[in-house]
Formats: sequence, C-alpha cells, structure tokens
Amino acid sequence: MPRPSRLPEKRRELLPIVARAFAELGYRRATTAELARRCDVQENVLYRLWPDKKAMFIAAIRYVYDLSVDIWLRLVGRPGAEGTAAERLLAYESTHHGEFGHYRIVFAGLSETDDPEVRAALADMYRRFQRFVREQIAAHRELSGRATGLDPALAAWAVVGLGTVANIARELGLVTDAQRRRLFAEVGRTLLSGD
Amino acid sequence: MPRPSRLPEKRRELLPIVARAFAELGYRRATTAELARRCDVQENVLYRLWPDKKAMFIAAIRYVYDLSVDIWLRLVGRPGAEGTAAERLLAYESTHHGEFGHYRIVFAGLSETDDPEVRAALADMYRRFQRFVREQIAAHRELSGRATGLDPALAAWAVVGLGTVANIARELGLVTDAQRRRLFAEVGRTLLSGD
DNA sequence: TTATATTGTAAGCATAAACTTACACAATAG
DNA sequence: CTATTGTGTAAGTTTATGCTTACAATATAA
Repeated sequence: MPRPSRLPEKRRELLPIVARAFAELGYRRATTAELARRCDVQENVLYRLWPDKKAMFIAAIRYVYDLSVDIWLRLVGRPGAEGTAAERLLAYESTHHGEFGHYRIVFAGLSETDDPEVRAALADMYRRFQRFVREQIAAHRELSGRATGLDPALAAWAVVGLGTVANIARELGLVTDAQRRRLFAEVGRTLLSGD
Repeated sequence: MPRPSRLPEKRRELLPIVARAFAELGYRRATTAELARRCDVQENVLYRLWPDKKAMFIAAIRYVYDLSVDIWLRLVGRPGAEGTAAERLLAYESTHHGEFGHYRIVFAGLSETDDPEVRAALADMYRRFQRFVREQIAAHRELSGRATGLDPALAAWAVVGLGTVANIARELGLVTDAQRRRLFAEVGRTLLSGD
C-alpha cells in the first residue's frame, strides 16, 4: 500500500560522499550543512538516513575499512601471482598507501575517542587490520620456510604503525613519495622476515 | 612607571593545565570556558595570554614536545650507564611510553591539519622526533660496530610509527601493558640492529 | 481512484562556544 | 602622593551549527 522505502539505497549512494567530506574536512569542519551541500540534498534528508552526525561519521569509518579490505582481498586471492600474498600487499601499499586520504577519517576519530561508539568503531577497525596483517605474516613465514624471529602479532602491530606513520608523514609533507616507498619496502621486508 | 607585566610567568604557570585539558578532552570539548575553569581564572585572562584558542593549542603541542625531549636528554646524557643511549631510551619507553596521555594532543592536532599553523607545529615536532631517533640509531650502530642493514632514517620513522601505534593501541584498549612492553622491546631491537 | 507512506524543499529553533566590553581595584615608577 | 598601566571579575554578543518542524508533491498497493 505505501510507497516502498529507498533509504538503504540512498545511504549507499551518499556514504562515499559523506566519507570524502569527513576525510577532507575533519569532524568539526564537516558541518551537517556542508555534508548536505556536497550530497546535493537538504540536511533534513541526511537526518532521515542517520540519527545524528556521529552516526554519519561512524558509517564513514566502516566504509573506509570495507574499501581497504576489498582491495586487499583481491590482492591476496589473485591466483598464480608472484611472491607471497604478504609481499604483494607490501608492494601494493608501498605505492598506493593513503592515496585516497581516507586515513584522515581515522585521525579525526582518534580525537573523538571519548565517545564510546566512535571508540568501539575504531577499535574494531584496528583489531581487524592487525589480525589481517598478522595472518599474512604468518602465512608468509610458512611459505618461505623460516618460522623464526619476531612474533607475527608484534610484527603486525609494527606494520600497522608503519602505515600510520607513513600517513602522518604524507599528511605533514615530511617525506617524498620515493622515501615513503623505500620505507614500506625496506622496513616492511625486515618486519616480514623478522630476524 | 607602569606596573611590570607578569604575563610570561602566568603563561608558564597555566600552560601545563591547558595542555592537560586538551589531552583529556580533545580540541572540541576543551572549550575556552572549561580551560578557564580548570585554570581557575576567567576566560578573559586566557585571551590576554594567547590571542585565540588555536594559539593555546599550539602552545600545548610545543609543551608536550619539550617535556618529552627533557626526559630523553636526561637519559641520553646519563654518564656511565649501561648499554647504548638508544637501548636505554627503548627500555625507558617500553614501560613509560604514553603514560601522561599527552599523545592525545597530537591526535587532536592531526585532525586540525588544515590549519597551517597547527600543521607547521606538528610537522616541526615530528621532524625533531625523527631526527633525534635517527641520531640515536646511528650512534648505536657505530658503537656496536655493525654499520649494516636498514637505513637509520627509515628505521627512525619506523620507531616513531611504533610509538604511535603503541599509543593508539593503548588508547583503544587493544593491548595489555605487557604486550606493549614486548612490542617496544622486540620490534625495537629488530629496528635498532636493522638486519 | 484513493489511502498511505515516502521524498524534496524551506524555514526556523535553541544552544553552545569563541571572543569582547566594561569597570573597579591593585601595584609600581617617578 | 599620584599618574599610569596591569589584573580580576562579570556580563554580554554574535555567530555557527546540530537538529527539528511544517508542508506540499509524489509514488505505490489495494
């Protein structure tokens, strides 16, 4: 009888735009008015899709995570590719890490960790990232036959830290693209082999 | 003829309180009213000490840096201590890293990097940290006679990343104290020796 | 057709927070 | 002593922004 709701579709349609706005502007400067302007709708419409601004932000965090994982899973699953999956991931990140600027959403989130929901969303994201990297490292060690050295769990945290500092250095203009590539390649290799 | 100004002293007196407020609350929630309350003065007084809220925040960033460097220089300069300075720093950080929660000021700053002054203050801080760590690593390599392996500049960035991710993991409750200690000790050792 | 729910558009509201103004009082140099 | 400037206290102002309300237009199932 009633008209069917298009809210889920609309959410999916606008989320990338919302996420980009948060990434470019940070939490404070991404006002609801500005979000609406970029989405080319009234503020009102956003509030029909999410209960409040915080929920929009948390949705953006999840979006960033999902996007990264999508890319990574494609790399890992590539059949007949050269090297271990970990090596391919490292090579990929060394040139593409942070290129969409989505890490700025994470930075924004890190200064909102008083809020339990933001905190939980971020914790979830980091946990998953670390676990993913850890599994890749463990698999790499298996394949290359050297089960020695650094605990994969610790190495995984270090890799996450490497990615984070690479983003910070990029954001602040502290390293060139070439330096960042070397950073990933050389430190990454050290952490992967782990001796 | 006029009464001598006590503004510099007052600034020095209030800055630690302001910094702590920014660390505990983040930029947004650290309202000028709240800062004044914690300093037990009127908002007005803060605006006589700094031109605006942003200046208070930048002063807080510098304060955090100065405090860390003070501690580190004491550790490095300690005469007749055991191990290289780098090893002592690593040992110290493995137990004390982030204990004052001041890193939260950095997180807050990272989501305000659109502002050129905030950006410059942060860039300056990271540059100095990285340089300091790099010099310690280079000195360590000299002393221990192995000038091989990972470029100290890259290793230094990785160490900064290690500290950053340790803070994030602490903030989000993702690791125990013991795990964080192992993270510093084991990954730190790997990066120091760098093979 | 029509009842019912959804969607688009516009305007408005309430509050919070950065920043200002005003002014009495205090302290110091001459 | 006193002129001049710093200091403490209180109140106000203005803008921005998260969020709401109102309502007409639209689309679908019966």
